[in-house]
Amino acid sequence: MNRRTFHRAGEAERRRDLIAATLDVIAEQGLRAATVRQISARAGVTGGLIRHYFSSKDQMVQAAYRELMQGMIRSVEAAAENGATTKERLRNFITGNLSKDVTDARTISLWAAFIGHVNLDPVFAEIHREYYLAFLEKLEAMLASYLASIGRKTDGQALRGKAIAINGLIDGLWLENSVAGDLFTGLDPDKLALRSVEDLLGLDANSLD
Amino acid sequence: MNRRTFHRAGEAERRRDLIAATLDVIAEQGLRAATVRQISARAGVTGGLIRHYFSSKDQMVQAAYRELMQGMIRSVEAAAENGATTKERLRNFITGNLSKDVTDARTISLWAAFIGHVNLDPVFAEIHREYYLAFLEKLEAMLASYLASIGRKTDGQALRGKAIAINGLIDGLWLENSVAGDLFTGLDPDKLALRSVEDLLGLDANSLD
DNA sequence: GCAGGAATTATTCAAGCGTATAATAGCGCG
DNA sequence: CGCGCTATTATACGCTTGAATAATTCCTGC
Repeated sequence: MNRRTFHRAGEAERRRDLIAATLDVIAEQGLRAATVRQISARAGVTGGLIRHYFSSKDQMVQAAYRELMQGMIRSVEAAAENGATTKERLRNFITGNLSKDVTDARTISLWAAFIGHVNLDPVFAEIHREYYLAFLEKLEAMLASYLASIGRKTDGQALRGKAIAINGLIDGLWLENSVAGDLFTGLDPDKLALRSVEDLLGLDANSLD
Repeated sequence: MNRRTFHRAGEAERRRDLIAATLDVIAEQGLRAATVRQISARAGVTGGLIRHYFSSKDQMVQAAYRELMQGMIRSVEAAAENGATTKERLRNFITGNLSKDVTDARTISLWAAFIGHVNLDPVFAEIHREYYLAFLEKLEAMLASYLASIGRKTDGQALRGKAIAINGLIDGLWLENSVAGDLFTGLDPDKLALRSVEDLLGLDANSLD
């Protein structure tokens, strides 16, 4: 009847592990399954430890949501910064939203699991709002840069409208592609997104390629 | 210590009531709260009755999802049929997706609550797929009719691409509008959607008005 | 107006939940 | 090397969960 042997980890490392385990469980089995016991088992520790690092299980799940959103936005920003011209950066931002890092099954599954809580829990609402706004502003800024670079003037309100529409388009494509992706047979989501954005901005076809 | 008096309802009516109660609870408090006890309390019956009409609680929740999707598609179809010309019908289909019946807080809340289960449960996946496909085909048909009526030819693959993009746009706008709607200040979602669809189809501005 | 069957209620059960508390073991520091 | 701090484990508690079962009440058909 010996106790389990264990390893004393640094605070930061342990918190990271617990959050990672939380996201793993949620991605694979949904929020329902994100119980103290499942998560601690996945992290290789016992349940009590969670309360040592978080004041409640719910607080840990909120931290996990923040982590997810941060990862998504960082991934897209990285894609956008990886471009020499304003056009390249805009294109990378758009396709970055639709390709691997952000669109992998795990991320989608997590996003879908959490979105149902946004209406219910004010903390989730706040987190969602914060990152949605960040996406929107990032996109708006990139649009403004690109349009300026090709000599097009757009007033603020119209620009925001374009940003919202494009953001909606990206979100919708991303979501439907992942939840019922086999319906896209023969269509490349990246290309579809680029052609659509060109349409929405009134650009010539293929001008973003 | 008398028993509660009760009313013997017809099977169809009782099932409808139970499903309605299920949707009420889920809309207000999420899937977590959709317990046998909460739902039966809301329906004004005792918990055991649920098992008399459904083989399990989960099966009842699936029936509720089907009911929700059916209601959404019917509401949009009704809006679309309420138009004299192909243009009016297309416009109604688009704005119908964004206005009251479909976009009210309850529907959004329900949609968001369920979407997280689509990846997890094959039955939910099947239901989602079925109705998504129905939306898409309806939209594609309306686009084809309208474009034909103004003398535009579009090959099948391109048409499907347009339908997917527009459907994505509508989904995205609809979702973001509802979850973070106050960001749309000064912008009319209906107008934004119509102008965006015109762009995506390469139509003149305001030609759908 | 009553008999019988089905709809509904009431009660119980085992399992799983989040949390609180106490015991213990790893590890840095003297 | 050993002391002390605290990260970690272990266990227990009260509640809620979905489901099963038994008891009852309503309603239909005669």
